[in-house]
Amino acid sequence: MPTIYDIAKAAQVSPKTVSRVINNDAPVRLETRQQVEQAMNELGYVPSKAARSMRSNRSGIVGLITGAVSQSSELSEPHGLPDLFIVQGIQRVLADEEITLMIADTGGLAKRIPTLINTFLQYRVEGLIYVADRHQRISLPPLPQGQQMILVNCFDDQGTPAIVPDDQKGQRDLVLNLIKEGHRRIAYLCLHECIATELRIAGYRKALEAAGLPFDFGLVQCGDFERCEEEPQLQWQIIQSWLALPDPPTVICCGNDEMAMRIYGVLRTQGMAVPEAISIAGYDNHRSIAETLYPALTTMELPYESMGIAAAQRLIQLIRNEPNETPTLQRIRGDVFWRSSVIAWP
Amino acid sequence: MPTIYDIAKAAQVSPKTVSRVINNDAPVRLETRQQVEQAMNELGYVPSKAARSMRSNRSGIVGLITGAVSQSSELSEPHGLPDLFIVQGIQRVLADEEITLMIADTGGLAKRIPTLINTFLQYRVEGLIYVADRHQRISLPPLPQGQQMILVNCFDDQGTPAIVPDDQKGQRDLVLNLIKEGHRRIAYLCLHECIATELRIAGYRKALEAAGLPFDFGLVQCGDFERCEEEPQLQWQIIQSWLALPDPPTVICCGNDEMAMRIYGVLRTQGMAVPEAISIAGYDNHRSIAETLYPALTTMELPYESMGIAAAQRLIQLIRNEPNETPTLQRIRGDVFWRSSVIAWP
DNA sequence: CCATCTTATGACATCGGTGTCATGACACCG
DNA sequence: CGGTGTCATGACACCGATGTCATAAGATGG
Repeated sequence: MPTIYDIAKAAQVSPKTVSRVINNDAPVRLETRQQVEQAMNELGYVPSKAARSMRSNRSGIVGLITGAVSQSSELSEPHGLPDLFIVQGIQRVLADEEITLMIADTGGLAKRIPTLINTFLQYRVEGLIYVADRHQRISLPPLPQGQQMILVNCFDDQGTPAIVPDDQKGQRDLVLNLIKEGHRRIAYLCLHECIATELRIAGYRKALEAAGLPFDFGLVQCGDFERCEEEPQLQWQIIQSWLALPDPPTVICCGNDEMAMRIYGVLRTQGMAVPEAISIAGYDNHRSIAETLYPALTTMELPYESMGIAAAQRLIQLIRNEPNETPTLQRIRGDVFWRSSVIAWP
Repeated sequence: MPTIYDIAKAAQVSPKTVSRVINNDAPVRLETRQQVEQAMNELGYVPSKAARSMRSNRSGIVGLITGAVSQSSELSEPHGLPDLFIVQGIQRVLADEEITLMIADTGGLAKRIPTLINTFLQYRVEGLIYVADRHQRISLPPLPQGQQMILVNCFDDQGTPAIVPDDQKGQRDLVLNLIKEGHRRIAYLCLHECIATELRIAGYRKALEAAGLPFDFGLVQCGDFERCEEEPQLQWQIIQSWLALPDPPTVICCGNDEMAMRIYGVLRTQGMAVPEAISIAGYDNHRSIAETLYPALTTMELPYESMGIAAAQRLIQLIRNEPNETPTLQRIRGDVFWRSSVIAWP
């Protein structure tokens, strides 16, 4: 691989002049420039990032740590939306800024994180991004002074800038939409206990409050039985108990789209049609589910791509030392995706 | 960030001795070593890959180009298995060899490939991997002399080493299994025309041949109507025509798991039970479909992870200049996953 | 006891670029 | 016409590691 010295010799100029042509950071005579460019083309010159970043102290690399790649294959926990969309959003923004993204995968093992961070530090990354597979509180090992970092889909209590989905407002918006369509009795079949569940239930309550509807404890149940054999029966029991109420729900909100898919199956087995017999709403806008189901699923978007974009933009601000007034914890809102699994209630 | 010079000063030795401690490539007196190690810990020393790779001419980086990250979000073509599993297999092998993987995403735009390759060349990657989103023939721009590269899920006609799924033997194995279970009339609802389809149909024929069963043109139909509104009806028409035959099929092989999922829906709508009324088999072992469907889907694995592993291993061989007798085009076989969507035929 | 070998360490050049400073050739201006 | 400023270019040091070679101290041996 040729170096600027080879180019300099071929173009009969000094290496520094070649550098000037490459970086266009000082005036070069047109003729000289052309000679240099010709030499570069003929020799197939490609600058060395290693040499460049050593002198300039700027690697042009951002490191990302995630369990996304491996998580998606793990049988144990295929819940929810693949956090890959976050990575995609990040990648898009960084590519525009000519920053190279290095992705490291924990393979689901948290203990690998320090090693991965160390590798990134060896490359002198200008920023680090940690992407969690679900909304959670985390704690990462301390970083060297001045090392920038952003958390995505998670947060810590060290005040590290974090980007999370706005689960509460999201669920509230979805339920408000259901209410607008005339629904008054709204059941909520939630996921197991976790931050998202807590926030979403809070959002569900806020929506009822805002609409002046009573909150009925009985209409909120955990429908997540960890994919055990009896899950369909257990879920059907819950639904049956709701239907037996004097004032049964007209729509079931599910903790996420995947659960909605399972509920579709349960209802179908029991001969109940969606949405004619009962409306169903999901959460996540997990497209391969929401759009593929028949009827297509009404759901609230988990704005993973927007979160990725926001994270990358914020990290760039930090790297460039630009002032910003964003709060440490930045909540990103998604949109309601209205499809045919919910019908208006007269 | 401290350098070896800082460490050297703190430990009162020469920079070279610090280097020796780090690389453990020459004898160092125990006491000296401890002084150096203590200094490194105190100052939080992290070696610089840039400096190191410049001197040693070995970057320790492998570059991977894929459309995986973006493809998976594209509405247009969510067919098939996410090629992410390939990346995962690669990542695993490389991590064990202490090689850092850099992933670049085309975002679905082939014209970005030269730029991405150029970026990788700037980092002086020791090898390149191109991962296609489906089994296909491709053509990439020429690389500098001596630059190693591996193609995965695709191949070219420049003789670049390539790893592809063995679609033919795969479909053959699956059909042979069906035959072993007593099925004699096996329908095949294939995908649109592509390399995989061609090979799989060939495998289907080979299996029939091997079992001495006749090949019936009428039992092979294209069931892929690009997810248009009328797809279910069109698919049902095909199935109906098969069922109307004097000797109807007892099992339908689908071009992939996704199509199998749609056929489940079609059959259910028509009141036909799987597998009692008819057995269904898929292809890909797209777990989130095959294991989630009820009944769980019998399918042939598309061995993406194995392909990734094979690709990484082969690339390492090339980088290390180890001799290998693997043919240019390396076909990887998968396993049959036998689940409850197929029952034995008396 | 001196030659030879091994062990432990340092001096110095080098990898491929870029930052700093110097310098020669002109152009401009009063 | 001499002083000043701009343009175009080159010489040289330096970023942070490692390879090569030199060297001093101690071990071995005939």
